[in-house]
Amino acid sequence: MPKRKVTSIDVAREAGVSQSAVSRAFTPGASVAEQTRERVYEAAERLGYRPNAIARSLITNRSHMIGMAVSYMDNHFYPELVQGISDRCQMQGYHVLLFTAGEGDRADLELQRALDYQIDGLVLASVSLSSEIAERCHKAGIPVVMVNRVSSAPTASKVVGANHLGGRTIAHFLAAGGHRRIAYLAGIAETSTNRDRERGFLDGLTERGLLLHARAEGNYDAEQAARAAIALMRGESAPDAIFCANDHMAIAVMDALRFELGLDVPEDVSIVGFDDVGPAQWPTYAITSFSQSVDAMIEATSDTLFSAIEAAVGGEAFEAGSIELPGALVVRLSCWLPAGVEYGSHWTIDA
Amino acid sequence: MPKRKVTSIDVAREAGVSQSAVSRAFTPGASVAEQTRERVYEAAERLGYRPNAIARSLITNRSHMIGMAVSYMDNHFYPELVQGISDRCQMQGYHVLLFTAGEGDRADLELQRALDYQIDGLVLASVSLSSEIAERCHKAGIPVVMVNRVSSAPTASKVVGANHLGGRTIAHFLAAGGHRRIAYLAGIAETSTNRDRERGFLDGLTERGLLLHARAEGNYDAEQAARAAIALMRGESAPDAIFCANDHMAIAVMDALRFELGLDVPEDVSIVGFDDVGPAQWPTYAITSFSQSVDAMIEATSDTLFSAIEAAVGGEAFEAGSIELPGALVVRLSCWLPAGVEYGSHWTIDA
DNA sequence: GGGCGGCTTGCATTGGTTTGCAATGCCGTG
DNA sequence: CACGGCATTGCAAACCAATGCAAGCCGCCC
Repeated sequence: MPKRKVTSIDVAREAGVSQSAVSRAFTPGASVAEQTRERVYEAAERLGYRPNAIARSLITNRSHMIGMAVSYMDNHFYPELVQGISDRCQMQGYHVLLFTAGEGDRADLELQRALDYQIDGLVLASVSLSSEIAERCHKAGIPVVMVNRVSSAPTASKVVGANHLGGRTIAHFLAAGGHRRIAYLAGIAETSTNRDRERGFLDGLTERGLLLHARAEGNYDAEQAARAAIALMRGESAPDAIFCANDHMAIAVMDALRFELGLDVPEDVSIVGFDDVGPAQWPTYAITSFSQSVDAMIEATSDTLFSAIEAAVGGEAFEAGSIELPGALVVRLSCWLPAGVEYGSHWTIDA
Repeated sequence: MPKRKVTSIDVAREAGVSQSAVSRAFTPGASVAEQTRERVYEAAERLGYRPNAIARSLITNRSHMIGMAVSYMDNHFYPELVQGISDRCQMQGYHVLLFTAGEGDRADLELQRALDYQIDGLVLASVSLSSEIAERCHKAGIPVVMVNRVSSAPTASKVVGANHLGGRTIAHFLAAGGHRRIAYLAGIAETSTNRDRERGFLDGLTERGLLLHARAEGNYDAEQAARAAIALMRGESAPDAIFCANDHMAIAVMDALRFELGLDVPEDVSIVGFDDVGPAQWPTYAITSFSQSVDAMIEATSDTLFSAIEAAVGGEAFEAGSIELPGALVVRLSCWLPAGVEYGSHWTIDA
């Protein structure tokens, strides 16, 4: 049952050529006569031969594997990202080796494992990078791209949405809509996404002469967000708008307010989210959300990654760049609209 | 910048031992004196050495990578599955190499690539397997587990939900609830999931002395499902219940009926789904759905896979088993309830 | 004191491929 | 006819770690 593997040597024998000829026949751009290549292909077909990618990697020093670490798949944003990156990789002949790392020590351990596999590049989707690992990657010449959530590792490239602008835009939008008691439902405190969105939001409020009315912590978790929002609305002075640091929480919040407190959105309170994920667009929710195009992120991430790999292969040092993608506030029905603004339109501060 | 990689030989030199000693120090269970192991570890630490998984795979014939092919991440069922399988794999020291294959030729091509990587096992999540690939895997001694959607490949193991029973249960449940004009919204016709659910459904209706009132095709696609449902409801004799072949479609249908036709669910029409994915449980939808536990599926799949790999390593032929996981109809508010049945309870035919 | 067994260790080979170098054959040109 | 140039091919040395085998060491017992 456990059949011996067919190797290039077997094919060489079958085709009556040398092993190197077989290798060359399977290497695009190598010097082989068309005729021999065909003979080799036929022999390979007969024997069921396929080149062994592992052996190939060993000698070429390129595994054609991209490590991708992702923390939580619950938030629909990540599956989209994973699929997109994987598709892009496959088009380029790369494949994604997946690391479902939580936070903290285990993540570090897993990332170390990723390096053991001689990956050609590493994508971190909202996974924070310990400086030790960053250093290791850099030393090993492995490009790292952090997407969405970033840390201060100087050797890693970064792709982020317009978090600060998004927060700021939302503040202006809510102010323009007539809200006066505006609350912020925070994500995980130490993440760059939360930090930037919150700062932008506060800056925006200040520009409009408003103060933050209340703040609660949702930690990017549906359950916690729901609890926190309920507490907010039951408090002394309920907010008239809640900006949730991402859609994942915004959805949970809307459900909780509607079904546990019997409130109407936006009549009783406006809800704004961030990310513009699929479910936020469903008519039931119709959440006004700052849209960061997942497609754009996928594209920027893979482009950065591939050009860094290109550079690394060429022996050059790659510049760890930083890309901030544009975004836009998509107006939907989850909040009071400023006069003249319509459902489905994009709203900007200058408008 | 492109630093030369540190190899076991470098470490050996640094620690004053032979290369084999280094290898053994990093191989659990190998014969090394505790003292040498420590010396090796220290030297490795100083040099930043980590064993090269690629080189290791080449000689051990085990890559510790599991290929996982998945078609569409839109349906929330799959991200959950991917994450679960990946977590399980990592616990066992395996890692998931991802293949985002669509249907058809490209999928075949990608699966071929998977084999090139010398994966130790292959998980197909709702990807149909061409008999040619199945044959190749079998010859190469690579265990294949098809999960959720299966095809008739005799050499592949299968893990499925109780699709027939689920369909049948739903038929009985709708009949018990007083529905008389019951429609079926089909998934992709040639899939095993659709086939079994539909057969079970028809069998159940027959047992209750009912005929299928209408049938439409949603192809497991949100947009198509919405269109089809609207057409159904606008038709001559609108159904009083629609069984959607999965929750992904059920959600799209509910949104379309509510927001495009202004209908109430369940007052105007009952909706039942299948899978019991996260969003189906959100109070806005509260879809009555036949629950197949993703966790159970993850567990069954990884257990099957790992024992097959175990067997393959031991040189034994592994039996391609077939597991059908139990499920239960979770009653929620998206349909008329039979007397005495409560929200949140599980309903079975014998009840 | 000799011999035997058990634990460590090093040597050398192995795994499947890529690739630099040299050899071959062929064609055209002077 | 000789020779340069080119395309094709084979040889053999990598790549890095695992492992069978034999050698070395030590301790113990008779």
